[in-house]
Amino acid sequence: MAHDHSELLKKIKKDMPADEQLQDLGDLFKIFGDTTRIKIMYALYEGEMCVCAISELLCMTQSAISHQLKTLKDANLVSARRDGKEIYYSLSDEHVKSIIAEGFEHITE
Amino acid sequence: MAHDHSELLKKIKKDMPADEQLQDLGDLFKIFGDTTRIKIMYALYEGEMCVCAISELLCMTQSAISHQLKTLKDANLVSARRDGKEIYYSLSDEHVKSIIAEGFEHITE
DNA sequence: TGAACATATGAACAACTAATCATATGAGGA
DNA sequence: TCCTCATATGATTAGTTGTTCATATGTTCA
Repeated sequence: MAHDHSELLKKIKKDMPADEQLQDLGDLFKIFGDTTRIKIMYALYEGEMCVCAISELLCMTQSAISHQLKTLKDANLVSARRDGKEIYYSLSDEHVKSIIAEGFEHITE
Repeated sequence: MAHDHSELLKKIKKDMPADEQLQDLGDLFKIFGDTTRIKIMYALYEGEMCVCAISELLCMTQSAISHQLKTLKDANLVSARRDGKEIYYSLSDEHVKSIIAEGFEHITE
C-alpha cells in the first residue's frame, strides 16, 4: 500500500467532519444536482407558486413536478401550504439562495 | 392546462438565468452530490495530497479514487501536479470551500 | 534495459434516478 | 351527491452513475 502517509492522515482525520455529516452533505448537494429542481427553486425565488404554475413554467407534466417537489420538501428545502384546491410551494429558508449563489459564482468566472 | 398564470410566468421568466447556465449549475452540484468526492475535497482542505494517500485515507481502491479525481479535475475543482512518480492533487480555488461551507450551514441547524 | 511503483483508463455491471403513465386523493361548485 | 379541477403517488422503464477488474502509461532506480 505505497509509501508512508500516517502522519498526514492522522492530522487530516482529526479535522474531517464525521462520516454521517459528510453523507448528509452529499445528499443535500445531490438534490441541487438536477436541473429541474434547480429551476423549481429559482422559480420560487420571488415567492410562492402553485404546482400547475411551475409545471407550466418549466413545460413539464404536473406529475414530474409533483415528484420533484416531494423530493425538495423531504429535504426541507421547500414548504407547502394549501389554499382551496391549490397547493402553494415556497422556499423554506435563505440557505437555498445562498447555496445556489455560491455555485453560480463558480460557473461564472 | 389549469388556470391563468401568464402574468406571473412572464415576470419569472425574465429573472431566470439562461437554460444553459441552469444546466451548468446542476452539473456542478451533481459533482458535490457524492460522498466520496466530498471526502476527497475535504481531505484537500489543508493542502495537496497524492493519490495513494487519499485512497488510504478513504479506504478505497486507487482506481476508484483516480476515477473520481478525474471527475473533479474535469470540473475544474481540483488541479494536479506531478512530482516524480506521484501526482499531487489540490483544490483549484476557494469556491470549493465556500460551496461546501454553505451546504454545511444548512445541515447543521 | 528491466523491474517496481504510482497513477490512469476502458469495459462491465449493479444500483440509483427522473420522467411517464395510470390512478388515487381531496377540495369546490352545481 | 356528482362532476371537475388541482395535486399526490405507486409502478415501470430508460438513462445515468460509482465501483471493480484488468490493463495501460509513465517514472525511478539498479
